[in-house]
Amino acid sequence: MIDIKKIRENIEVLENSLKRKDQTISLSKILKMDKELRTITSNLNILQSEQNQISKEIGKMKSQGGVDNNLFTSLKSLSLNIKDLESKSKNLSKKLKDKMLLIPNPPHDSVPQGETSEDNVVIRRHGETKKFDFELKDHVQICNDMSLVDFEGGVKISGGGFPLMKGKGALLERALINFMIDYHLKNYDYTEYLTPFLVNPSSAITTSQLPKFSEDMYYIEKDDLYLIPTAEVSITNIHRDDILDFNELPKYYLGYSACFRREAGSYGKDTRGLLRVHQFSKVELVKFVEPNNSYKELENLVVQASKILELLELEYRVVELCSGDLSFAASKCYDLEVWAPKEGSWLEVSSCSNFEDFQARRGNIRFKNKDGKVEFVHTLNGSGLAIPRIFAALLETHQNKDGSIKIPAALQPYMGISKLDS
RNA sequence: GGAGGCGUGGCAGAGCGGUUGAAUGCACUGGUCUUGAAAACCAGCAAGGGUGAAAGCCCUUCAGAGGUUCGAAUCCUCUCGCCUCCGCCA
Repeated sequence: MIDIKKIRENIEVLENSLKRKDQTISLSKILKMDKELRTITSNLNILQSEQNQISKEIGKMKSQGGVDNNLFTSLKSLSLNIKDLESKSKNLSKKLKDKMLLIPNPPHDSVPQGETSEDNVVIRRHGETKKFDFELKDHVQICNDMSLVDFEGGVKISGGGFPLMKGKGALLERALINFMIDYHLKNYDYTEYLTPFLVNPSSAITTSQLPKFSEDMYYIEKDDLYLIPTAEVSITNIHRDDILDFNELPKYYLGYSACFRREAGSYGKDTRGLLRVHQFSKVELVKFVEPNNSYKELENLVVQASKILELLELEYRVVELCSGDLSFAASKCYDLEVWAPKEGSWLEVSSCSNFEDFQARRGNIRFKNKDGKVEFVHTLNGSGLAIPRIFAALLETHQNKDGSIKIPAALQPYMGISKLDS
């Protein structure tokens, strides 16, 4: 959520900034509602003050003897006025909040101007494009040939987009998860969590899946719970409504989860094999930091996440998202994309974002600074990383002429083997 | 799922329908004392909103949402959470 004070102070600057992300944004209605609400509130406060004062007097009078009963009849109308204004104020402030929840986070000034992913900027590229002297198989063929994934089985059990991992395939998935978690735990100061996969609406509001993107999530109506599309949701909400102390910051959290996405409306492209699925595994990195440090922390996050790709000996690039491609909640975001040689395309395997205080405001996540003042923290997160696309890129990149797959050295302790044979 | 109990400030724990944002203790911060520390003593110590240059002043908040009342932490209803007992179950 953006700060309503910023709208009051300089609506134009903010609006222009927001338009870099979404042309259709307008704040004038919000400003008007805010003004109206403040008028109501200040009138209400005057009446409440009057009522409080008289109530105190009555208390005194009662303890000293009698109270004139006529006083109560005249107070009745004051009381009714207050109730009327209270309900007006409540209604309006709810409407205002609902509107505020639909306003995205403005992009940081450093974010390149652009409208679509075409305008994103490649920041760096790691690894030489590998040359192959044989006909490559794509990851689907490899999975089928080696019985790593039973796609039809998944369809039978659940439907399309729910891959059934089998044998060495299941092992590889597990190995990747453990390798990633262990790497981040060993090399950085993360605390591991294993969170609930179902969350309540308040949690989904904090991280901005709600109210705007409810269609993207699986929803359990009976219990009013949502399946998480990423562990970001549950991990970020660990500190909802908390006031942390400045010396507790930064907090670095990490967690594996299954991620559930309805992917409504994204039929067609990318649907083959493991590239776009309804359920997948992911290790997520989340940071709670002091505002001054958040952009430095973002750069670190990108480095941390990309180290995994280097250890898996995969070619990748870092892409800075342009203003128009930035997600609703992010101020700035880098994507990591891994090269899949047979697919012939870059697969997004991580988004590393700084949300500044946007999520913190929605979830009321604050800290007490050195001067004892309460401020909102900045939150960041990045995938570290999404498993199925890594799985696919790994199979395609490390395939040998004889059909076997090399297991990168870093992963071998988790697999117990140095290559996959058919 | 059934029966009962309970939800108050960072924690513990009082609280009569009326001068209670809330006793008291602990923790925390500052001061006095001390060579230093501890102890002791003194003082301060919730968040949000409005207004103001600031000091301040006003309002809201005692799990959450409604209700009764001139007035609710206190009474009523519902929801959520925790605890105990019973049932079911990985």
